[in-house]
Amino acid sequence: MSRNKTGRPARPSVQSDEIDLGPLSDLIPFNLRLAQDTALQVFVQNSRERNFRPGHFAALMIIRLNPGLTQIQLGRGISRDKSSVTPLVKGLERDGLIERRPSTSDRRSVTLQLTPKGETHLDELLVHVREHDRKVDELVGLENKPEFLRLLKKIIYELS
Amino acid sequence: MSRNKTGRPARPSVQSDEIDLGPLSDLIPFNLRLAQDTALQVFVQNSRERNFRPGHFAALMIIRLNPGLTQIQLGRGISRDKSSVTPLVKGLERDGLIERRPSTSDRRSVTLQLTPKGETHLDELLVHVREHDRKVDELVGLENKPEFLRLLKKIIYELS
DNA sequence: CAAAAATGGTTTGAAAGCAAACCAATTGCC
DNA sequence: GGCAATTGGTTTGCTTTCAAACCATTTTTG
Repeated sequence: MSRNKTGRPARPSVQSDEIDLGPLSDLIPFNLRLAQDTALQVFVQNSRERNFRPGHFAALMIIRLNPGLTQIQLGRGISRDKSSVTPLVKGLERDGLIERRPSTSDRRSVTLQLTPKGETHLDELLVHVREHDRKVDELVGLENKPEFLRLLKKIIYELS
Repeated sequence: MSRNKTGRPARPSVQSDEIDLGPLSDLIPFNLRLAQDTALQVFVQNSRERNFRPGHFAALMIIRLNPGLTQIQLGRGISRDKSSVTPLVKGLERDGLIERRPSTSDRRSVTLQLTPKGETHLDELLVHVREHDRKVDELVGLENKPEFLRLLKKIIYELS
């Protein structure tokens, strides 16, 4: 039966498959994690056959938009630590999607740009991403999206 | 300078610290990831001194609410694979926070319950979690929270 | 009822991440 | 100009996670 070591009302032990989430189900951080998990999961699932790697899209996109940027700047763009950027860009370079050239103005740093192969790969990725994105957008609803984004961004930029 | 949000004709290479995110900044999945990252990061940061581990809270909470549940059920509750549950519960057991007993009705499975130490630890955690949660709630705003949660849950339960 | 399928749990291997330590180059400051 | 502090990048070590393979037990089914 229900161990009641602290003076708490008795609770039946679980034999059905019903799991009580209690207050968790109304906590924003908890639901944020689940939603992010789900979205990523679905994306990865659909990516499987086309062998896209999930982390690649944002990176390639930002490199396209900001050619010649450094790894540090890329890290800021995708919100990843510089030590995570190193293996990421090495992978992209190995796959022939980006080029890394030593900066002429600062010998410590490296500049990044897409190769032609990277450009076409990103274009393919974009088709796929837009498809996935459309699904999420539909679920949220066009009329709710701006407010939803506003609140996400509020968390991103103002929580600290 | 080159905050060129719509139809950018020329894209100068980056030398300032301005990084153009282009369409990324309005993609729900991208912002979902950032928001989840931020929230987790802030929580972990504040947890540091009190040596709470981020994954512990939800697990302990669910075990309290569903004493005697199995690892599979716990996994469903926190939305983690069973192979992630194994090291998690071993850690909790090692720390003396939960007890694992072989199920009497099914010799394959294990039942989980909090120890008295686990109960008090969870109570302490709860204080901390509620504090963090209040911050997020304030940011989102009481009037927006139900709708925000509704959309998160829609993504969680209906995206597939 | 026996064989096949499904289920609970562990192990192993791989992928992402962060943090901290480190090196080389650059910038700031007296 | 020279020394200290900062910055860009890499490496290493740790944590969290999933997937797949596997074992033992339980359930299903022919």
